[in-house]
Amino acid sequence: MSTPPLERSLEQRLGLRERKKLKTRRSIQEHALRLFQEQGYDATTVEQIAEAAEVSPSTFFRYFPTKEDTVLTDEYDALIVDAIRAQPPELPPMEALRNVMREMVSDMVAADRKRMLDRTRLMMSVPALRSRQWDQTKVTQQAILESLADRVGRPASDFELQAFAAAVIAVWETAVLGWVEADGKTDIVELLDRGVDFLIAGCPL
Amino acid sequence: MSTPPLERSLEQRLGLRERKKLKTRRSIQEHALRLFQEQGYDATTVEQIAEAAEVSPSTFFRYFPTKEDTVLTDEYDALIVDAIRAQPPELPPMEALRNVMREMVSDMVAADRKRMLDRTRLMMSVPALRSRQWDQTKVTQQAILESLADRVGRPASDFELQAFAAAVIAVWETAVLGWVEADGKTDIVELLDRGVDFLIAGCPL
DNA sequence: TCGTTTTTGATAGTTACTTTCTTTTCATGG
DNA sequence: CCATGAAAAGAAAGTAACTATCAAAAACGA
Repeated sequence: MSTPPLERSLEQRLGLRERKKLKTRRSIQEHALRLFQEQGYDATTVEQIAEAAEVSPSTFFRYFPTKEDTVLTDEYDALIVDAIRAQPPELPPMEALRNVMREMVSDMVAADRKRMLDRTRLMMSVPALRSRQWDQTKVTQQAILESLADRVGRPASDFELQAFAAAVIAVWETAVLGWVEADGKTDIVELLDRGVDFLIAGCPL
Repeated sequence: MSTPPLERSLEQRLGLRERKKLKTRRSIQEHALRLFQEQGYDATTVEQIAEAAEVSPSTFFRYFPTKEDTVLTDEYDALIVDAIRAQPPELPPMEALRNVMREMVSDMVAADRKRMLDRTRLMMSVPALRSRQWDQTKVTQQAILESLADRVGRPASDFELQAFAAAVIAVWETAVLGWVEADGKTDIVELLDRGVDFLIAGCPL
């Protein structure tokens, strides 16, 4: 009799089909980002990306609905929601959010520092990407708003709650922007902290 | 001898060419907005707009670089900068901004209430427009940042100053959104005031 | 290995924009 | 009032991002 292995790597258990899909997706994305760096976003056509990744243009659009989506990401929203839920309930909302943002940003920078810098710079310099990134940030803001509504027991339609979420996102954006403009040499966690403190203090200038 | 008129209307003194250009521009924009309302933004082609306005597609693109630009506007930034300059210097920055936002929003709503509601709704419901609108808002934020830097004598690179501008814009957006979602039935100036008060109070929840 | 399902590729649109060139329309000095 | 130069409009052809459809190929399950 054969003993099934207790644990197999995620990739293995996925089956050939799924593994190939992941590989194709990664390949397209990597080639896209490389080409964008080398020759610029606008100068790079989807056809070139497809050719570099050795797939047909049709396949490219199966994996990424638009060229922009090879650069953008929305994988963090779910993590943020979880992280907010995981904060001790007695913590005031602003402190809970401070912790969450610290966690997220530390993890992201630790995992992917250079890649994140490059990507953010690209997103900020290409108008089409920048615009869509702002829109994506609003999705994050909405996720935070809803988590917070749960937490404090107010409806998501509450104006002050909405202003809170908007202000926190504003500080987050400002910190990330500052970090990128300093080429990643500033401490982004410290910037975040200063931003939160600034809000708590009533935005004194 | 003939006495030249002391004052002529702006349109008249402009000359036939300029007058026609203004008229063409307005016509294109009006037909575009009407068609968007009637059949939706995506379902309306530039060709249709051009035909409705009785110009060639080439001419359409001479007046509006993109289809999106028929909906978007950037005419307010300069007004905001002026309004900030016009505020008494002894006023704290947040109060100066409060006044400016009040003025702007009252004027805009007074002049164009229904049109503004319709346009904002359109911008928020069409992803491509929404994204570009956020980007435009960032331009406004930058204008505010620079005016404020002047006013308080700090560099525009100052992090707290940036956070201030971002937070004020966040409140502005939140108020406008709330106003539109309530179909213009809420008092937008009151929303703005509540937002500013909320910031001053340190975002208490 | 065979039938089924999933993934891929090829092809032919559509539409937003660009470029270039020609034609029309306005302005102006004589 | 007209001839001449300049500005605006139109016409035509091209590019590139998508979309829809359908046939071929690869993986899966038995």
